[in-house]
Amino acid sequence: MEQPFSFELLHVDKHTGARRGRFFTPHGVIETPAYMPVGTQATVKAMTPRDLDDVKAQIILSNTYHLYLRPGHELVKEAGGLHRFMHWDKPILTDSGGFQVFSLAGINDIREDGVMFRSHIDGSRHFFTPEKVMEIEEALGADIAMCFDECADPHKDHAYAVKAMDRTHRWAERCQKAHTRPDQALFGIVQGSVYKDLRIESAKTLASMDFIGYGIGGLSVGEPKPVMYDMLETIRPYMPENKPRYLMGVGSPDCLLEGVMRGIDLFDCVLQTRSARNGLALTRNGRLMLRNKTFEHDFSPIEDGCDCYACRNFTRAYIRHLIKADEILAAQLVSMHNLRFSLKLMEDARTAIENDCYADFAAELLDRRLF
RNA sequence: GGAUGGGUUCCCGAGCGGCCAAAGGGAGCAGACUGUAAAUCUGCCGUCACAGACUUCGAUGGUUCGAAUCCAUCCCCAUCCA
Repeated sequence: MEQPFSFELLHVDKHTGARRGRFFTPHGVIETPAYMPVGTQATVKAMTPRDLDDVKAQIILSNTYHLYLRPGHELVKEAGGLHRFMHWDKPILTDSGGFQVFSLAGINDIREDGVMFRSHIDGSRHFFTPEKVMEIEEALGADIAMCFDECADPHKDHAYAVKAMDRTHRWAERCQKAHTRPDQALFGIVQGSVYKDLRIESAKTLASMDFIGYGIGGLSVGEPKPVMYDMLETIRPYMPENKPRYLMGVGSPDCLLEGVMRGIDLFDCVLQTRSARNGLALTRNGRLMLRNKTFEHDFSPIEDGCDCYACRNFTRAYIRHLIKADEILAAQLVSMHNLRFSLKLMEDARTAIENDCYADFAAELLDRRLF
């Protein structure tokens, strides 16, 4: 029987590290580099699956931590898995909850065996181990499952970063051992905080474990952007060529471009949808605070030339009105636009890579200070 | 005509002699947002030559060192009675 997962590296840009690839999953092909909209609670906020199709999303991300707490992974399993539950038949990736351990730190106790944490919903106590997380992710049934990792605070010292990284590696082994579904790819996660030696060690260690793909975690969590780019450069030579590389939690338009340049194949980011709900639109001429008075009489679309539903049919003045009137449609329309904007950016990046002109493509856009 | 309760900065609404340019909310204006505890959060919000000054609490006049706060008259509003 044919392998359910495979990654084809189609082309590498002649002048940068940008890679053009194709990742095959049981629910379809993902053309890379790709941006994944985030649907934490089994829904990309304000977007129906039909809308997601419309903006040409190839894959979405969902979250183990949230779905375990509510409605419970058993219920999702009973519904026939996450795809059926949320009516999305294209690929899904589930994050492991490792990031939540980090972002909810202070109320958590991290031990060798796993993490004790309290629910943000009702304060109840729960314990996540790599084995437990694998059980949950298999119940959810996404195409790609992430290992349970520890996303260390970049402000912590080298000694702590070592501890967190080593623990992440041991957890990765346990995840690998506990993971059984052949129709689900398990990705390891490179950690190592902001320390080059650790990033290299982590990349090497995980590469030797032969995962189907690799997440790069613990970045864009407070450290300056140049540091993040530096980390990406640092690990690039140590990452397996023929496996997808996923930069977790990134990014903003500029980070997407910079990441692709450094060989990243997959991204996810909440910025597009969260900002949309707060009235911030992304365009190739920079960010637009649609709530602002300047748009009161602006009857042009959010972005000229954009093929999204919002831009094809509505004006900035109208959307500003919806935002000010606190209407739900504002969140829907701007989310559609921001997602389409990011997805289109990746589409164009793929074409640029194929034509070996990614450097110019990215430079021209970065000059405009997109974000 | 009589009784009672009211008129506060764009709106609602606290304040009832100094600590009041005046609580709080709304509206308005601006900013933040990167593996989503976010349709959230933050700042500004009388004017100006702005560590100070000036104008403001229905109107006018008065009491007082000092009034949005007390008194008088007047003008409005609400409810009730005739």
